[in-house]
Amino acid sequence: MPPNEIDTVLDQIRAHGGRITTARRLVIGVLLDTHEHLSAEAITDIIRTEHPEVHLTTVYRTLESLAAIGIVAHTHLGHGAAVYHLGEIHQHLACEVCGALRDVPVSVLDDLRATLERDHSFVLHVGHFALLGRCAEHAADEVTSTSDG
Amino acid sequence: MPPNEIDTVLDQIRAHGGRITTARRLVIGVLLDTHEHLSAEAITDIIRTEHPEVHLTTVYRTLESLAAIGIVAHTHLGHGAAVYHLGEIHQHLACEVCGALRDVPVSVLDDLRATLERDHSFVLHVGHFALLGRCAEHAADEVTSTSDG
DNA sequence: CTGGCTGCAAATTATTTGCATAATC
DNA sequence: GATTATGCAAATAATTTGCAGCCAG
Repeated sequence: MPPNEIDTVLDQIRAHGGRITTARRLVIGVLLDTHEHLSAEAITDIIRTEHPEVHLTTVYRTLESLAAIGIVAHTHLGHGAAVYHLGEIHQHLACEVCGALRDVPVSVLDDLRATLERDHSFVLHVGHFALLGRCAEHAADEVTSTSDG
Repeated sequence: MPPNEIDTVLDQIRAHGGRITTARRLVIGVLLDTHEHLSAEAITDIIRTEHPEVHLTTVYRTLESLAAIGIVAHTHLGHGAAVYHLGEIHQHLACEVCGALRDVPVSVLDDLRATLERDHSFVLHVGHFALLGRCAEHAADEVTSTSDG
C-alpha cells in the first residue's frame, strides 16, 4: 500500500473527526493492497493472519465509518455476503456461473437512466446491486443458476 | 382468486409430480389475491390469520417448489427479505425513500443488454435485483439512503 | 482525561436443514 | 401404501447491538 494513498484516506478520516487506529489502518491497507472486492469476513481473515486480535465486528464498524465518509461502498453480487471496495462508485457485472466480477463505468447506464427518467419519472441510482448474467466464457452454458443472487 | 387461475397453477404442480396441499393452495391464493410482491414472512402472516398451523418453513419450501417449476420468482429490493411474485419475469424499480415498487417490462433493458454484450461480452440476466433510485415523488429529496439495498 | 473505538458476547434477521409424523396420490 | 410435504426445532449465514474497558487526540 503506497503511503500516499493510505495517508489520503487517513486524512479524510481525521477531517471527519474520526480516530486513526490499528484496525482502521489494516482494513484500509487490505482494500488498497488487494484492490479487489472483498467481504467483511474475507478482509478480517486477511488481517487476522498477522493481527488475530482484530475482530469481525470491528471490521464491519470500520467499513461502516468509511462508507459514511464516502470512501468505501458495498455491493451485492448475489446471495451471500456484500463485498466492499474503495474508490469511485462503479457498476459491477457478475457472472452467475463462475462468479467473475468485472467493473464497468456507471456511464454504461446513462441511456437506461434517461429512459427511466423520461418514461417512468424514476431517477436511477447505480452501483448497489451488481448486474447479473454470464461472462464470455460461460455465455453458452446451460442456465443452471449457480449464484443467482 | 379466480378458480381458473389457481387451477392452472395447481395443474402445473401436478404436471411436475408435486402434490396439492392446503398450504400450497393458500400460498398461491395469497400471491394471486394480492398480486403484490410479498416476503415469505408477509405471505405467512396473511395465511396465518385464517390458518395458524401453516409454518414459515412450509411457505419457504412451497415458494422454492414453485420457483423450480418456474411459476414464481423472487427479487431483492434492497437490504431485507426477498419478495416473491407470480408470473412473468419483469424488472423492478424500487424507490429508496418510500419503498414504492414499480414493475417495468424487461425490454427497458434491451439497449443495455446489447451494449454489454457488444462491449463486454457479457450476457445480462434481468429481474433478480431491483433497480434502485427515486420515484417521481422523491426524486428531489436529499440523498439520505433509507433502504439502500 | 474523555469520548470515540475495540473486543467479546449475544441478539437479530433471513433462510435452510433434519427428522419424525401426517397427508396425498 | 409409498412418497412427498408438513410442523417444529434447531442450525446457518450475515450483520448488528450492548457494554465495559482501552486508547487516540
